[in-house]
Amino acid sequence: MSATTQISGVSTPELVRKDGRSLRAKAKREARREQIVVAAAKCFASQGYYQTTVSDLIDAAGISRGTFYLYFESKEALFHDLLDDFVKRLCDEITVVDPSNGNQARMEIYNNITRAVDLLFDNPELTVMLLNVGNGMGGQTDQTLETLNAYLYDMVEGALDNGAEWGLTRPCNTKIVAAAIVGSVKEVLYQQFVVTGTETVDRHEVAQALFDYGLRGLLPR
Amino acid sequence: MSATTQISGVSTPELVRKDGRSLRAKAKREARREQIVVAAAKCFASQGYYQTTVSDLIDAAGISRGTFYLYFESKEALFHDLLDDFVKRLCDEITVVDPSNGNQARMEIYNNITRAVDLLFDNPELTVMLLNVGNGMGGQTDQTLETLNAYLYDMVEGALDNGAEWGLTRPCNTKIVAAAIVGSVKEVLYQQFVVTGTETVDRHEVAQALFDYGLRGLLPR
Amino acid sequence: MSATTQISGVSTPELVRKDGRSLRAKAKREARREQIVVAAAKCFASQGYYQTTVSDLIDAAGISRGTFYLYFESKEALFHDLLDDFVKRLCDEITVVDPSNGNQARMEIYNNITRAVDLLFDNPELTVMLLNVGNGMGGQTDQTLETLNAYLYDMVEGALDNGAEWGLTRPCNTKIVAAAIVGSVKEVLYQQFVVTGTETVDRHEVAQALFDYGLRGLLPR
Amino acid sequence: MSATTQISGVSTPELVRKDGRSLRAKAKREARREQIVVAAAKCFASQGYYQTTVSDLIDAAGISRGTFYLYFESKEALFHDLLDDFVKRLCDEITVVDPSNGNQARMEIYNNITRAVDLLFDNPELTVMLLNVGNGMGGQTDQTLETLNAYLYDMVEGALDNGAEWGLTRPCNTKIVAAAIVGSVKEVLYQQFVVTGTETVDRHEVAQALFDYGLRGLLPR
DNA sequence: TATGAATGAGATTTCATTCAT
DNA sequence: AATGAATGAAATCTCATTCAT
Repeated sequence: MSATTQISGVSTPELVRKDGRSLRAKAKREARREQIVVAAAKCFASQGYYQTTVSDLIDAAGISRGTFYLYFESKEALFHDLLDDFVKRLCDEITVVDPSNGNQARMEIYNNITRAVDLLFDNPELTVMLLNVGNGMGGQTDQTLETLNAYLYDMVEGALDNGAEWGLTRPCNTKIVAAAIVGSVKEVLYQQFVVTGTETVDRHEVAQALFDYGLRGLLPR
Repeated sequence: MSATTQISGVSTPELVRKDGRSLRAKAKREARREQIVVAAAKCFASQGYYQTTVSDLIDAAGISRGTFYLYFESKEALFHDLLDDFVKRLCDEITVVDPSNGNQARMEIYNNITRAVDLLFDNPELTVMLLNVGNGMGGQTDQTLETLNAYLYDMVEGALDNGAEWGLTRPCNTKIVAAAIVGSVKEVLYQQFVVTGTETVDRHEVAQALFDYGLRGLLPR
Repeated sequence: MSATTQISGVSTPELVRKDGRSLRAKAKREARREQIVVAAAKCFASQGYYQTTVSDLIDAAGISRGTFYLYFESKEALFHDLLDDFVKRLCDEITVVDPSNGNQARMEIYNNITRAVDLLFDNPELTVMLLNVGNGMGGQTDQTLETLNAYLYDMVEGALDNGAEWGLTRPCNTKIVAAAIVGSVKEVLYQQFVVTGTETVDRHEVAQALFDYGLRGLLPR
Repeated sequence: MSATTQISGVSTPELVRKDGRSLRAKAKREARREQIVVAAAKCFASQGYYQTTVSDLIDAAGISRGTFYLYFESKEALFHDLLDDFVKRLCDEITVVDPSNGNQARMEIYNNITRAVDLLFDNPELTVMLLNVGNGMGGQTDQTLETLNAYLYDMVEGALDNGAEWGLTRPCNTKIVAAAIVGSVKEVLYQQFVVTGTETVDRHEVAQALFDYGLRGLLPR
């Protein structure tokens, strides 16, 4: 079995075998975890956290009760893992915008929106989960959401402040307008994913509309 | 009990007594109901639907378990009642805008926003409840929210269509922009009520900022 | 209803009624609790703590699962309550012995043994429970047992010290002999209750034998 | 088993090799078993039977789950093996006392106590296990304990009967006094091992104190 | 022989709802 | 109308044992 991996004459078959084994085991374990995680995202997205029981999760993943607890400490821990990971990935897509050059800044904002929208459209279940989590989940989940919110608001408020300073945007109540911007994005995505159903509208159109509305408002010309 | 204290002889004493009784009983019943409803709103707002137990509700209302079920069919029914009533009142504050006159239309939109914001600021617990309800509550609650959403979107989409037709607003993807508008409002209010805490910002400032951002976007001048 | 209890003209019917009700309710609640406690003692005595499930307890008490948790926080809490109460009653039966008068001291020791043996014979299930609890139950139970042990050893060691000082007993390694005395009592009772079965031997004979063996050992005359 | 394969004195090298292998294998297997058994004794002694999980056992022994069941049929079987073996060794140390010569009898009793105390002090974990097993373990374990108890009581009761007959001890209720003696020993050891911690008191002092108390009781002179 | 992932029966606990008083 | 004890279905979690590799 491990003979094929042996190249030099002097070898430590056991170690090689062990390594091979543990590598394969690790991959298998990761695959199993992914299987659970994917099934769980579907459940949480369609039924919400509280209405999803561990029975639902194990049925969806096709595993036994015991196996579930082999991979996750609790239903809540799984939920948090799912959310935390996704929030991190989302934050990674959104970068600080340099306001010194107006056109470039606009482009960077547009790219931020596009990248975020892409990630969300690529992970509809996680997106729905994220949009549906309310406050009061308790524990670490509240903190994760707080992290995301803080990150988003920091970004947007920073951009607004800089934009006003450089004359790219009009001065405004930064807090409120930041909320308005974040809210636009959330609700538009929510409509797309939860109400209308995934991918009925082109994602580029969504990104463009958000960009336009935020920048130009509703006024003609 | 105190019926024996009624002395005057207009109408047969029994009927009067009964009427008086049932009237007072009705008022008492209504007061009791209100007592429960007010306490429940606080609970639901602070803990969410699922984490609020019937024990929480009766403790907060200062009534017994049995009494609770004398006034409401179930925990869910109470929640739905609360929400349904509030949604109806909210819808009542938002009226169709006549687009034939630009300035008047703008004023009517502003008034719509102001009246809605007033109602929400006057009922912070209900507002939080409303903003926190996710989908998948099942039963009539989903329908109530659907009703509210449909109403809001009808209003906003109608206004956008009309506005574009009369040249008051630029043409745009109505569905998406409607969602953006609704989302702005929701998130701004959410920040006010859930995150920041009630009434740290003047409600007029909120209404004005929403109005400005929606209409003029972020562009200078 | 409460009219029959009204004697004087000025009365507070509601309060009287409430008092009567709550008194009856309290009694009923206490009866229920006792019902559970008695059944539980039987279960724990015959099967031990770990092999007794909550299902066993509610079957034995003839109550529903929910009712059980209405009266006790957990299986462990019930066990602890049972033990703690019994240990307190047992400690109450054993009093300090005055060594100044030899004959009186002997009588007091005998009375201590008799009272303790009486309590134990009157509560065979609790006695078996007590004799069977091992260490490592965790939490408060360990502490309760520690309390009992400390109390017993204090009593016995004190008596030994005083006895030696007043010439009533021979000097000895107090710690070890105290353990020997406590152990005699425990094992004799264990044989009576667990192995032989309750009440095959007269309780007075047990008390007398313990007294004699402890005092005179095995030597003739 | 291997007897059937051995035919002539001079044997085929392969068979010899096989023998060597199986011998080494047997030794290895025995070593493995010992490794598990030693670790298990520590676990059971410190946490008790029910609170020791198979996970604890394999962690302590440094083996895998599967391997555990290669050596023992079940957790209970391991526990029983451990106890049964120890009980047999303990019984072997305690021999019948010849009462015909008073001084010699006393010496033999003292030697019995000393040998038993030695074995127990040399195996503190097993001693603690033994002292902590309650009844109701079910299956063979109850029987093992019953065997030990029967053996001990037979010995002690026999000695008491003989002692009384030959005038070495006073007549007494044999059953009860036997229990008192056994209990003294148990509790003194329990205090040494479980409460105080191993070996704080010299084992000879323990043996001597037990001997003295049993024989002479507490009376002075 | 050795491994450790997988299993599932069963234990504990919760909580919305009912019902006798 | 009001009460709150009682209910039991259903949820979460544990852990001894099996089995494919």
